[in-house]
Amino acid sequence: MSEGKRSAGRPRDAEAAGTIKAATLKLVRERGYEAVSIAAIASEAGVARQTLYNRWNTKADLVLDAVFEETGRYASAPLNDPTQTSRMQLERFLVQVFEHLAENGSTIRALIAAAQENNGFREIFRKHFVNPREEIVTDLLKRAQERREIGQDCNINILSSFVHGAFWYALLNGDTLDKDFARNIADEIFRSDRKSSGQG
Amino acid sequence: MSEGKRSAGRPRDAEAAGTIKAATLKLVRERGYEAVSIAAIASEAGVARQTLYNRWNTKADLVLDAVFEETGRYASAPLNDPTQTSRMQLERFLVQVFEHLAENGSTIRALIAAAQENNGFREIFRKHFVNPREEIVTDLLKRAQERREIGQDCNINILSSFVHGAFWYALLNGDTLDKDFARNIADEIFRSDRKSSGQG
DNA sequence: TATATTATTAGACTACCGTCTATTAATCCG
DNA sequence: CGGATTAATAGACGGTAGTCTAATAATATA
Repeated sequence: MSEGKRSAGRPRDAEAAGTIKAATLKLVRERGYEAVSIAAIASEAGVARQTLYNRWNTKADLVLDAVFEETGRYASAPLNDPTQTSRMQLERFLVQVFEHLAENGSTIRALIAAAQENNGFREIFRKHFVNPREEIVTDLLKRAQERREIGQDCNINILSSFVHGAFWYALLNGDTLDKDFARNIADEIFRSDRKSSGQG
Repeated sequence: MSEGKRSAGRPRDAEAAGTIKAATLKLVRERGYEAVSIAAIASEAGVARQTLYNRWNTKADLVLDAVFEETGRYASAPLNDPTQTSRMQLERFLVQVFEHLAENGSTIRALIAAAQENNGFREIFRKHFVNPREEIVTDLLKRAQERREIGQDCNINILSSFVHGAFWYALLNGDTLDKDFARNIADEIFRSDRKSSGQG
């Protein structure tokens, strides 16, 4: 269903999307989300503003597409390493996420803000950004449960929302997200006593 | 230092602040944060726009002041009830917060968004909204630790960020915040095994 | 009373978002 | 080739936030 027949009419400029995303990436990295206007991106890309709106609904949709195209890629591969304890896998995942955030944290904050102001974008953001990352942690916790590293009666979804919530909360409140924080989260999730109970 | 000497110049209209906050409260409740403009508030209050900006820096500051004047009041009193388990106190606190959120959740979400787009407001919001609420949970957990309801070696700050993070995360992602969620959070924080370890 | 000082008001101003329109360009199909 | 159709472009448009200015009003002080 991706290309199909190009029924009729002038076709879209095949290069425009790439050019626009490159311009977006460049400007957002240089100046930050808030300081970049749609007009500036269009100008940098050498297209009319409408060409942008033909492809993305809002600035937030465009930036999500341009800056986080690699969604889910950065964390999936190195994580499922059965030779490591789940606690260590979680800590390493969080360190990785926090390093990513040091570069893109302000953009992510802006997108979270945009998601609050725009219902359409909230769903897009959730589907393309939030859910994939949540799944990584949920899967990790499920494996941990299978390996008896946490109790069978633990509520995986709640623990997952503890993990994600903790760093959203820190991110949005301007706290520092460092290795200590990653270790403390992993410690508290995988307390030695957490694996002691029931068999589910 | 509150009134001091009114050195010179025309004094501020003593009633204006109240009138403006009342108008803000009314319109935000009726239409929601995004749909209310500063111009509409000024018009409703019967003052010029500048009179608003003489008192608050941004729409977010005004709304925080108007809608959440009672910050910290709604939850502090009934919470410290030593006849209840700490787990129960936490669950009741969360239920109370979630009920409050059912009414004001969308405004809070808008303010969290505004805090991402405005550094000045982020600090105000943190000081007047986030920190007082965080302290309630931190205090509750400290008392729980004194009463040996959780382990002496638990990291109170991390547990507190689990609790707050969990509902921020749910709130910002449009999840439902119900009694089950409150119970599940309290259950997972106060797992029976969490109190089993070290003496700090 | 006269002066300095501050508040209020109306309205101009810049900058932005997202929509819309009219014109021109590129393609398909008969 | 000649319509039909869709894209790209330039620019107008309405709505909003927050700043700024000029005129007027209210107060303290000399």
